[in-house]
Amino acid sequence: MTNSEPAPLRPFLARLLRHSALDEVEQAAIMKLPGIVAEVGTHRDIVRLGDKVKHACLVLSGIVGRFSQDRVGRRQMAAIHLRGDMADLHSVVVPQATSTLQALSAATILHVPHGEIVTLARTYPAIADAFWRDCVVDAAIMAEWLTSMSLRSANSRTAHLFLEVAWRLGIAAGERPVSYDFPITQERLGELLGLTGVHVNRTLKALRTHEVLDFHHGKVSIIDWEKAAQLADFDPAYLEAASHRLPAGRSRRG
Amino acid sequence: MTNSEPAPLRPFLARLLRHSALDEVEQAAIMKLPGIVAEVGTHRDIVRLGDKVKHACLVLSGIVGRFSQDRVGRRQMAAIHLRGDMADLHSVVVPQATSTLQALSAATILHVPHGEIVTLARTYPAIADAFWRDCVVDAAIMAEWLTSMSLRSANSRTAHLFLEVAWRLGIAAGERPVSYDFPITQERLGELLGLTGVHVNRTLKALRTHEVLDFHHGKVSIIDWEKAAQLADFDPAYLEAASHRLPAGRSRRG
DNA sequence: CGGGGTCTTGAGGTGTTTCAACGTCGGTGG
DNA sequence: CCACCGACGTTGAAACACCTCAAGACCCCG
Repeated sequence: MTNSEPAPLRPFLARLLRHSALDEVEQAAIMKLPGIVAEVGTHRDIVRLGDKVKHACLVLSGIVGRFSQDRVGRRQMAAIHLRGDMADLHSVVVPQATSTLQALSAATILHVPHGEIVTLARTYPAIADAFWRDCVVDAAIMAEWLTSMSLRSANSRTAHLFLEVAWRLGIAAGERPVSYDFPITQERLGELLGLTGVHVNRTLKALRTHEVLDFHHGKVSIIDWEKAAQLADFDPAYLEAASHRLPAGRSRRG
Repeated sequence: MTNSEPAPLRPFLARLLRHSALDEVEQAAIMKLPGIVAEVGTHRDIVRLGDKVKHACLVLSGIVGRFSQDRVGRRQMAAIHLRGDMADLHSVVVPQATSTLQALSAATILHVPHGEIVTLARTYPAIADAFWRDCVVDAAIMAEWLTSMSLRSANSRTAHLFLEVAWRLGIAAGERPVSYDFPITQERLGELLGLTGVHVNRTLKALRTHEVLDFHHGKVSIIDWEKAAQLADFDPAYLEAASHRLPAGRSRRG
């Protein structure tokens, strides 16, 4: 079965186009990428640490996390992938997984063969650049997380995560109040934020009390974007630096 | 001036060859990369946040750090680059810097024009892959740092850093005691580790007392590699996953 | 011989963890 | 239809790792 959905690659192409200029031929080539669709249940591993994979995983729906684990079993997520993200595009050049990929909610995955991706990159240099750039953008996000971990408090860090996800989902700016589905437990939020489940709970309560944002029943509502952005010291520059259509001088939000 | 040193690109090529197979023609092409050599003093910025750069920075000597900063001025390093590392190879595809690059010690930098790098990548697909792979390896290191920040204690984290650097310098395994130059202040070590300078001091004292390792006058000595590796939960798999000459089934150290 | 940067040590404060108990909700079987 | 159960959420109290502030020692360089 190659592509049961109508146009599963559309969101992936959209993501690429956010940072890379591709002409119509190149876009058409991306849209023709074949793959196998798989439904993955919550908390199911998609790729395990050390696996040698032959496919990259495109997230069609749901939330996918990449994490590592220590001896005791405590986990820390290094990345989160949403609809349209190729969660392990990097596996094309490093097939042996250095971390585990897991579905944080029920998810739909399109497994795209490395061979097809390589062929595309070889044929169209602009696509090769786009893939490379995609990995670099993910790295920039991870660098921001690293900063977050050490420099921001639990409250600030939590707000920052929710703002980042809102931004990446494309539902930021302008229209308020912003809200979106984020079906994940507090325990797992803790693994994203480097906090215990218990403290995540206290943190969410504080953010709700101060009318910054609200997280309930797998739904995030950003009550006051300005207040949240200030608390989180959120500057989307790291998400937008690769934007090729960016109108030049733009950084701190107004 | 193009290349005053005898063979400044040799260590960079060596780094690429650790993870990518390149034939003689490709290797020769890398060695011919032109660039401008610059001496950079301690604590001098090489690239500033937001800069649009046209060159990538190859570290010929010294230590270079990539960091971000919050409003208060506290800093967190997201990466460290040693001799042979192209510190911002990613700038080829994302020229606008999302973090600052600074010399942590006196350093020598070779500025390589993006144009030359792109030409090479376009001409030799294997080189394009190698560059992409290089960025992915750096990302894997950053992911490990992220894990370190949240899962490991100050002692463990510090040991982990010194082991990683030893490994990356290629002076690991077998011969003990291992020692190498690492000319950096405790304050700046704190920015690498996400600790205050004061606590770095206490941490180093503890590690010295327990005869794990020693850091004095810009020199690291790993007194007991096994003990250090155990304390740090250090597994070099994340550094070796991309190794194309790896003898297959290898992960946890014995 | 003074001075600035770095290292060292102490005492007290704070954010987060740990442990533990209890509440709530949705599902499942009697 | 109610009793039960497990997963998840909520709250409290105490412990702990690390931070902050502060003072003094060391040491190289001018």
